[in-house]
Amino acid sequence: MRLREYFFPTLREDPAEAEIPSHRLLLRGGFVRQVAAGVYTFMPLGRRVLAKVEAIVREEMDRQGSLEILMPALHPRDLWERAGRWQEYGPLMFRLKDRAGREYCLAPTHEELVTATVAAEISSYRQLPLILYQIQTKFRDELRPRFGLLRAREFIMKDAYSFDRDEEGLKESYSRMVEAYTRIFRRCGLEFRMVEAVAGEIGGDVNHEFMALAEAGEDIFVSCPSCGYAANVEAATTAEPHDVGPGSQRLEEVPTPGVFRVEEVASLLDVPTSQVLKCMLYAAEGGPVAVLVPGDREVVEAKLARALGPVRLLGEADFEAEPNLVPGFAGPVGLEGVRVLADRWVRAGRDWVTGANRPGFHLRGANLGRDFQVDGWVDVAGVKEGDPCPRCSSPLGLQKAIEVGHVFQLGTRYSEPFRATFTDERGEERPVVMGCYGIGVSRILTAVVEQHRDERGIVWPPALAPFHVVVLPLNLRDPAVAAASERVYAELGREGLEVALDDRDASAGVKFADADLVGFPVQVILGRKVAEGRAEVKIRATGERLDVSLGEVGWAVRRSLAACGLALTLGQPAGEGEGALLH
RNA sequence: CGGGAAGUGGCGCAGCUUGGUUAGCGCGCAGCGUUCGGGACGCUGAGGUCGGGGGUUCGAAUCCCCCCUUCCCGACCA
Repeated sequence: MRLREYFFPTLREDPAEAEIPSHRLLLRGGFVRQVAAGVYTFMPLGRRVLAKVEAIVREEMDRQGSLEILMPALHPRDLWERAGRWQEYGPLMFRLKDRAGREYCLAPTHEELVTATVAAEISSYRQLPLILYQIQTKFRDELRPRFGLLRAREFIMKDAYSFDRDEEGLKESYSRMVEAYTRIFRRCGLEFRMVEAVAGEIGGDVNHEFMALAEAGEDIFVSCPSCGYAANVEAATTAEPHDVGPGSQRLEEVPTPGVFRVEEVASLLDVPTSQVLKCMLYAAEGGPVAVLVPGDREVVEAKLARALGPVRLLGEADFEAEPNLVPGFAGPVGLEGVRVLADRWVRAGRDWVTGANRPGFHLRGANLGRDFQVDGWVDVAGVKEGDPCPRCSSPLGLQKAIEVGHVFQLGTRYSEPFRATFTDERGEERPVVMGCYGIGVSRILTAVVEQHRDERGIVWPPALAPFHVVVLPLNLRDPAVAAASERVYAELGREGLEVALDDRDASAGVKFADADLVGFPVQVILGRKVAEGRAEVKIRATGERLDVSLGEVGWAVRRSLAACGLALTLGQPAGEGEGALLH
């Protein structure tokens, strides 16, 4: 591609709206442009990178025997009513009506449609297993779109769905998808971890997230450096805390007017926040529940919901109806008519400071057994850095990450309502056992750029770079340089490389800056030394420069690409196209 | 949804407090010339409903009201 004829409007300055590095660089490099909050156009360069990711995804999905389909984004309401998700999905779903007033949504995911599709066609165990996937646009009216492609409202997703005869088959399909995902993210050059996760509204039991390590990430996972345990904070747990037994302080009431935040209470009474017993009041099935956690931990609602079913934090209206519940000053001592559940970490403390169930007062010296009882123990508190690993008790670490993939074992959550059944060997009708598997294809660009960049711009892994190599004739008025650049451009193209020729009438500085910003893995620099028959081949990632003769450029470029991880057939020139690339 | 910030040529910004000639600056863009190994220089030039609507005023980018959009923080942790 001759860049004079290409379209990649680079920006010299950072766009005002971009906050995180990947968003800034993708905008500056001319890869994407914003259309509205969380809505983006992929410009030619961005589209090329996206196509590379898609190609990798396809290859690896196909390798596992899954089959590509393409489903629509526009879904009728009744499809979503069948598994109850028209309601459940809530405001996250874009909804619209046609001219006749019929209701539709722009699909945020495709469990319903794919299950309905398969239900209509599957009738025998002989047709199973089956894994279908698509790469398609999803719509989610996010609470807060942000950070460019990271949390977009319209985005590209690869979603796959497996259909098996039984649990055992599901596990086999699941492990195939885990294998595919592992290969995909590796080929994309991502540093990532597979972690235990929570299923959310999709449902199902076993599920894992693929987390790309990144400071800009919105997720946090815990991991154990010694045994490999890893889990999203929403699913993570710890080894059983040490039970320190009851303390010896006398129970006394202390006035704390207007002070109810844990930090404020702790500093007023001069105790660590870990000695404040936080009492959160929730509405749950069967009435209000008080949840106790140490003041230096949060209640993780995802964990609470797993223990109790759907919960809702009590609001003002609830407190008006139940005058014995005092927001801000709630505590387990003398709390009547409420189920009291304590997190396991409450065993690790004593002589608690806690609410007195009386506005403006706290208790100090509260001890379990003597002063209050609990109706049950739960695991709902957030994990903290250094907590003991649930498997081996080593100190856990916390890391920020971008969720790039999520795999679920769904079971029959969708196949039952959609009557996706088959007849087994014994002639019995059974529901298919399903799994679903998602990859944020466009989000991968964000994750990759977050991990592969420097102060000058993007450093694409060669497998994703929009072009493998850029040829930079620094002075096109010099006939020798111009001629050499044409020869090198043609030669590299003949070798099957994706090559860009920067034949723009721009200064050397502009060409260097744009080449670094866009992130071509290799640059061929043709300057004064062309007169002596020499060129420079520079590796973007390392800055390493090879001084080579013009005849050696092809060899040096291939060597450089191989050095930064692109598998090529070295040696003999290949034909046109990408045949030379092995991946 | 709550809080904050911001919308002025393609991009980044100033001007607004204290209303008053043709609304500026840098970058980019076009033409010509000189340059040509890290975002070159000179000259000439084009390009703006000042987010939208309403109001105040002799006069509004500037003051008032309503709306829209974008970005950031938070979204109930007692």
